[in-house]
Amino acid sequence: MTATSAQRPRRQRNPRGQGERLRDDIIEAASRLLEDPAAPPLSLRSVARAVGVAATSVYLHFDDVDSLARAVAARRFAELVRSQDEASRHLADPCARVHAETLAYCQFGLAHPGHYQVMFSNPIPPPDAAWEQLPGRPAMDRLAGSVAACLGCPAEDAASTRTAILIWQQLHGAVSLRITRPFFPWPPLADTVTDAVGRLLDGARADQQTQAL
Amino acid sequence: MTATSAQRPRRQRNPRGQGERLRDDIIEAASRLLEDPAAPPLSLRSVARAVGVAATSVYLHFDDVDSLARAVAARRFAELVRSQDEASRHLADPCARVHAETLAYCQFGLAHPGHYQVMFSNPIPPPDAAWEQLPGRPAMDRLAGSVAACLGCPAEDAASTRTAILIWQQLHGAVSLRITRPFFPWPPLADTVTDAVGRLLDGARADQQTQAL
DNA sequence: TGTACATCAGTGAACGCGCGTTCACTGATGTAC
DNA sequence: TGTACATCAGTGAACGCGCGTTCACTGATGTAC
Repeated sequence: MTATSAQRPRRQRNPRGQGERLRDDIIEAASRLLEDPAAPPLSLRSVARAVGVAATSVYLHFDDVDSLARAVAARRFAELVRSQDEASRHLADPCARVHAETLAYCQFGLAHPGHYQVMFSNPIPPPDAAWEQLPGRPAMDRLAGSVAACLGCPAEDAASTRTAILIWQQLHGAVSLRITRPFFPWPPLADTVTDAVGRLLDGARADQQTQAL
Repeated sequence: MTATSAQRPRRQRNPRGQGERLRDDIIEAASRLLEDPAAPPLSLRSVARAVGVAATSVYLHFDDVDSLARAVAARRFAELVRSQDEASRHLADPCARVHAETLAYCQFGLAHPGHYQVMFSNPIPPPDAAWEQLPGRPAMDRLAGSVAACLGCPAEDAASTRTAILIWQQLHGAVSLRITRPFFPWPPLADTVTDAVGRLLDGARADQQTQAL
């Protein structure tokens, strides 16, 4: 036996031209570290350790820990949209789609509470970013489109966008309160979502009838 | 002139029997440091510096930084309840009271975004705490009572409690999304709150009618 | 076919900093006798 | 009225730790000539 020189699992160097694979590994390692909502704040060194790489190697792909967190958030937002697609793919009725997608949203958030917090935590948007370029925008647009279809409005309709915002607020509140108040006697998730979304859609329909008179 | 020995603003020692006043000063200093939602995480040393006291003195009143944060949250929850009281004190109609109180909730949250985040951040509940002893419980009970009055239900009514939960989720989502997504083109706050709360209450009324048949 | 050079994909030691935590100490003010 | 002692409300130096960041370096693989 030689001396115990193999202290930590050492990653082996990528072949030439494959340097970008480390970037991927770093994002996935950071993602794993952020899974636990009570985890200590992400650090460059902790993620480097998790990847099995020198601390300085993280700099080859990320300026700082915030831009890494942003990359994690972007990836998880894409996953959220995919899981919403999957939940409603087989449904034809546009309002049934809204219900399926909103439930999928909440289930995703509660299945990945740490990631959900990163997706909606504060320093994520760089100070000069407009909303348009933020991760999460596609998810919001998607919700707005589904709501418009359910209400029979054009996609950019102001009233249906407003309802989509109310629904988004509802979903976000439901998810983040359940994450941070796990001891509260919450009613079953699916019931609450169906009920709340139903009431918010009904309100929009009532407004439509009033307008039509 | 003597040497510049007065480096930092030095607090003067409390008189005998008044030691608890330091506890108060620490909470208020921590509160000030937490006002900014983008502030770095609270540390014992930073709060000691802000008070003008040795780092070790914080230990005289708090076990660690989390229990200090919990004390800040408790104080701000009390303030939130007071501001809701004030908003509805002059109103007789129970549903007008719900609208005034929910708006006051959101205005409080947006006026104190850093504190709002502390009030609803994760490590606040000690692991063994039941919901009953948590700060924020009185605020929720208060909302449930107002909603019950508006719907003409007894205070512990299941349907009105459920509606109160939906409203709480809505308010929390509205506040925390506006804090973390300041660039989104949000509609005016008061409109949104009135609209959303109105729709959620209408849904409860519709359920009541269905039940009554 | 050789060989000098460039590039890629990282490494490893070192730095200064702020942090939580420990420990023994201080100095003013009460209180018992 | 004195004085020894206890208590209160803190202080200050020291520690070891993990962190972000810098800097020069390494060693394998490709490429020009």
